Amino acid sequence: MKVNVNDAIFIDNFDIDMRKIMNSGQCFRIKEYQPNYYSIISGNKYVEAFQYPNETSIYLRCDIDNWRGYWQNYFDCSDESTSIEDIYKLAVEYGDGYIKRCAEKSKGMRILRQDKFETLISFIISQRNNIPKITSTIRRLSEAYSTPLTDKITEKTYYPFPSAEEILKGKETLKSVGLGYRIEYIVDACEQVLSKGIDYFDSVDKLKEIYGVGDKVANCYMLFGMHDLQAFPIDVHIERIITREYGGRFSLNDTIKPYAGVIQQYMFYSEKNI
DNA sequence: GCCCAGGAATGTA
DNA sequence: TACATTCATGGG
Repeated sequence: MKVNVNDAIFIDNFDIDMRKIMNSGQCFRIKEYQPNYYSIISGNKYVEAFQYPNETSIYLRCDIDNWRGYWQNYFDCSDESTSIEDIYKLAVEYGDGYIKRCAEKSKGMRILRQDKFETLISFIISQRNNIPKITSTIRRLSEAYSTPLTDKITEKTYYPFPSAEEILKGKETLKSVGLGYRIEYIVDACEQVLSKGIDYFDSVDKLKEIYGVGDKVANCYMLFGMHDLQAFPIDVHIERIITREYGGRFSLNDTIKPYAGVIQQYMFYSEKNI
């Protein structure tokens, strides 16, 4: 189960591949800072992980309280719902040939339960953008607008994702972050989150009340922020797959339809990683 | 200089 | 509903 190894927790009863998750496009603040060593910033939290190649287990440098209080949920390792291990088997068994291949290539992928506000802003930034630039823009935004913290275990200083208040407080200088035309989208998102509360935004329709949030960003939020596994974000890559593999018409059978979002991640990861 | 990037808003018919 | 245009920025 979970064993303390010095200052790390050993997590070995879940199927998890840090490198695939890092390269899955669902998150933008996981970094492999040296081979097999990963730093992870999520919201205002920081943790480091180690994973031997070709292992399904990881070492996570945090205490049991931080595991139970945050990272267990972040990695979706609480067993209160259908597990990704079960969904993986369903995809391989009940998916068509293409989905089966995507799933097998993506074994170890998990749908993270990410900080909601960070997810919202990150995917607003993602529109008509590329992943390296999304990553650097989020880093610049964090460095300019949040107060740095120091992780107790690793003693590393990091910049949390800024709050809506922090962003609005300095909105005049947002131009220097390189957000481009998305500045007004982000300002509106911050203002609406402050006035309505982040938990107001629990559906695609409510999310689309935010200026600059459409179907794709809303579905990313539902999948990666709300962990709504039936959300199915359609971007240019998924669109290309639907055209190429399915002749323009795509649907899932009733067995795996509730987990369309997981299938989407399998497809997206496979498409972008050979 | 040109082209593209995990889209969305706006205008037109 | 369907389609075209435009939007700011940085990297190749």
